[in-house]
Amino acid sequence: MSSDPIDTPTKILQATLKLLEAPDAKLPTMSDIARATGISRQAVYLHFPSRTDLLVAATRYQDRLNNIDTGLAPSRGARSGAERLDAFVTAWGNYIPKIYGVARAIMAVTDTDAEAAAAWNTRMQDMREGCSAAIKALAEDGTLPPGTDMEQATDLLWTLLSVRNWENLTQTCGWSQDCYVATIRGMAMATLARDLGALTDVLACTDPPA
Amino acid sequence: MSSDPIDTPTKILQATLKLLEAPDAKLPTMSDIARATGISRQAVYLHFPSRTDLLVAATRYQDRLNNIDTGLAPSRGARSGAERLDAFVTAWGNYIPKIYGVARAIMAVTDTDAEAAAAWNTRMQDMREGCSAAIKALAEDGTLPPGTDMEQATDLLWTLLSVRNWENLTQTCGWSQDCYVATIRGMAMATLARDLGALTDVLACTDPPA
DNA sequence: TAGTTTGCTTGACACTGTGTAAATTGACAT
DNA sequence: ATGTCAATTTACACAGTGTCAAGCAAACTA
Repeated sequence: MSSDPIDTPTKILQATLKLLEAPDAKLPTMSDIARATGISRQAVYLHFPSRTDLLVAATRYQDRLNNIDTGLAPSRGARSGAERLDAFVTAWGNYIPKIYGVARAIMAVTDTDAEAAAAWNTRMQDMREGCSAAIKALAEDGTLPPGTDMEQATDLLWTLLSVRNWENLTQTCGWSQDCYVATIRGMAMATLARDLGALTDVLACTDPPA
Repeated sequence: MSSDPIDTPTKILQATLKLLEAPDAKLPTMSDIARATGISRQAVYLHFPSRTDLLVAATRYQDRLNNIDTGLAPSRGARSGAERLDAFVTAWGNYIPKIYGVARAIMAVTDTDAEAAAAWNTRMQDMREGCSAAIKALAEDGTLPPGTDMEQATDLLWTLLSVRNWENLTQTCGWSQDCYVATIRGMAMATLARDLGALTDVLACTDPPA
């Protein structure tokens, strides 16, 4: 019951997130957002100079709401490299669904809007830091196969963990979140740590089909 | 030196492909395409009722030009399941660069255009057939781990081979085509056939950086 | 040779969506 | 009451898609 009145920019961001996170979300127009906020379309431009700026601001706002760092704490506290990789994959994999609505919108305009592409890349670069740290931890353990290029290993983990792959498996193929996490984790462990044991029970999920 | 004059629809398709395959390709407008073809914008509409239809037709035209099936022949002729998987991954992985320009355009409009999304999905479904066949071959060999859900295994291979993953690794991360194919093949073999040997030399590519 | 069809052009227009500019309101301080 | 300033609204400019109508020229057809 916060009695302090919410300022207009925040109201706009909240409305935007609500629209983006709707289950059947189409890409909202500025008019949609204005209507949802309860103000005129042009008033939106008073606070956000362009649609892209608004979408980018929405992602930042959402990150603040979700406090991504708390989920990553177990990853940073992990003892072994394998443990760290495992924790990171799980944390990120479970974070994706929270940002998917907004991510989808940003990715959609990425093809036509360089500024949006830059914003999204920055965001993914942050995630890449986590990949890099996990790879480094594996290397320090000696778990990483000799001769492995750490840059390439990071690239691969980063690609495996892409939102697109999550989208493909859970949204298009209908996998459960647990099944997704288990499989990606298994693949990462098998490929990066040469640990076939991590693949036990992978690809044998028995989720009730949605 | 084909002396027979090319009909206008074909000329339009050729111009469209040329625009889409340009290295710095933006998404072309109908005006762009008309100008590149050397006809009026409205004339384009005489042959293709909408932009989406044109893009879809362009993909089909391109498939005809590239004759995708010839590349897949070794896959169908493979003896063992592993051999088949290997051949399929290689064939598809090397086909992607040929279609990437058009694929990018279609994927870009997919978020806003349901018809384009449907067309793209159909195309990817065709590719999925190949994945399914490879998985089946593995299963018949007994190479697939017991208890593996073949549907899920197909989903995974299909996701691994997505254009988005190719894009990420080769375009964003700058991997060479060979490096990409080797790595994806290794991951597929390791995950689906529990064959760690396939990962030898993977993640240790020494391409000269472009 | 005249008539018809076919393919293209030109030009206008409706519609959607983004973004800009000018006019208006309303609260608040003086 | 009046000036000021921010928030807001009305109106407009622009790009792009798609539609429609009229005209034109070359190629068939009678």
